[in-house]
Amino acid sequence: MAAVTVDLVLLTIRQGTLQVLLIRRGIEPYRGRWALPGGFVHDDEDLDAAAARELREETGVDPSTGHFEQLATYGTPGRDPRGRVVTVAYLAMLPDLPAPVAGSDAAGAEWRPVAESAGLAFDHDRILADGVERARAKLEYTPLATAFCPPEFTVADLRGVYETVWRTRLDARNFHRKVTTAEGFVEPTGHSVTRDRGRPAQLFRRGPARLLHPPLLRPAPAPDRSGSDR
Amino acid sequence: MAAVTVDLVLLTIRQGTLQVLLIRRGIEPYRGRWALPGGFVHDDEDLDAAAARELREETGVDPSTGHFEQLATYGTPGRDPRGRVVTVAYLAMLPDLPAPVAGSDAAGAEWRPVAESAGLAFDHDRILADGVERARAKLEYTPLATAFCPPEFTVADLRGVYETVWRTRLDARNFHRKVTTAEGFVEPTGHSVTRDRGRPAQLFRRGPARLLHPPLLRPAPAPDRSGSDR
DNA sequence: GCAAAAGTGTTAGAAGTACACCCATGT
DNA sequence: ACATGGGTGTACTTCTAACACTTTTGC
Repeated sequence: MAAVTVDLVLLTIRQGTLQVLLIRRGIEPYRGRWALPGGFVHDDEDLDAAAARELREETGVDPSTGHFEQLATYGTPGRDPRGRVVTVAYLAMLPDLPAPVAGSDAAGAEWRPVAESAGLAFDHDRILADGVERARAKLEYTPLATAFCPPEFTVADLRGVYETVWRTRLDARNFHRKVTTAEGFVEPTGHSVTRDRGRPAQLFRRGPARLLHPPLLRPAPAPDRSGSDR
Repeated sequence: MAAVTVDLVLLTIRQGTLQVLLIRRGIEPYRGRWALPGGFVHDDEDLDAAAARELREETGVDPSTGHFEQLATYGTPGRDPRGRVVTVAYLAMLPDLPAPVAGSDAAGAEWRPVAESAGLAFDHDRILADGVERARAKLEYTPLATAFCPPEFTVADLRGVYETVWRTRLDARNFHRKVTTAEGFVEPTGHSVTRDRGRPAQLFRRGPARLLHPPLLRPAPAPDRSGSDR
């Protein structure tokens, strides 16, 4: 027997950086440290439902707003000093929420840059790293980058998602062609916006495709020998 | 609180078909039905360790023989009529074991074709389907097809893995080129074998690469109104 | 006008596809 | 000799990478 919890890796892009929602712990263990939001799975509750409930409680958003999927499960004995706790981690990719974290019981919840998030409670560093790596990989062969965007977005917005998550620069012109010609990736809304300076950009919404064929490969990592799959 | 178990999706290729190791249940619930092997996680045991232990118990093989990874976790209330059971499923891709399932307490264990495995106990149909889909996807962008092969294998053996798992035909000549030129996928051993008729084939072993860059994409699924493109 | 961002055209090279053809073996 | 599977060569197409160039805005 073990306690079962769900932990959430909620990713978004704010101010040009990849950010994760963290909670500052008010109680022991790890009091005062940052941790991923999460909580116990109720007695008669499905795992997905528990994760979706936590998401609503922490951010006030519905899981359908962005993308939401099970990430992995962590149950090493001793990962929680209070006893045997198995946690099922979920990954969400969300747009930058216009409303502040609303109606949440997460008084201490805050979006924090992933790059500055080392030192989390429990084994949350590892869970966060796994979540970020999953998100990076999924941008390659799915159109999920749109999950980080509001309902209407420009090609430049979408490119910004790739550049931020992958920490790369992409050629704006080739990217534009790739995205607009890949069937089902994005659909023009007919509207356009001017941002700052420059020619107005067309607005797009998500298309129906769930896979990118062919994928949009990130630059090959340095000659690879140590795997990072799971 | 919930009981935590591990369930195994052990895949291999025998007689030209994708097969999965199943157990015939001797007790209620689902008595007499086929099920995935699995068991309880011990009190002071890591999830991965529990899965590896089950693998050894069921097949006598070490996890390092093939490929072994966490698949997903299933915890819908009512999935086990005896009470709340959360199961962490693992996926293994194994070579056709030359020795019969040895030293196992799995008297009723049997390799069965995946295609004829509908009607499993609990939610194991779904877990099996998820495992097969994961294996299919991983063949695209990792060199894990070699996990289905013995330590030394021919290019034709490897092609057989892809054809069996994907249920496609691949062009033998282009496949040969792709595999032998992809860096780190396979390494020649210097040996060769004659199988049946025809010119002897070179033998290869696994290379060090963990990822295929660029991937080996399976033929795009048929034009499917609801999903992918192309 | 000038800077800046959006978007199109063009070209060279890399990779995928199709298939002709030669190689080495068992029968 | 000939069937069979192993392996190479080659033309053709598609995708990617690099970058010149035009369009449309704010200042």
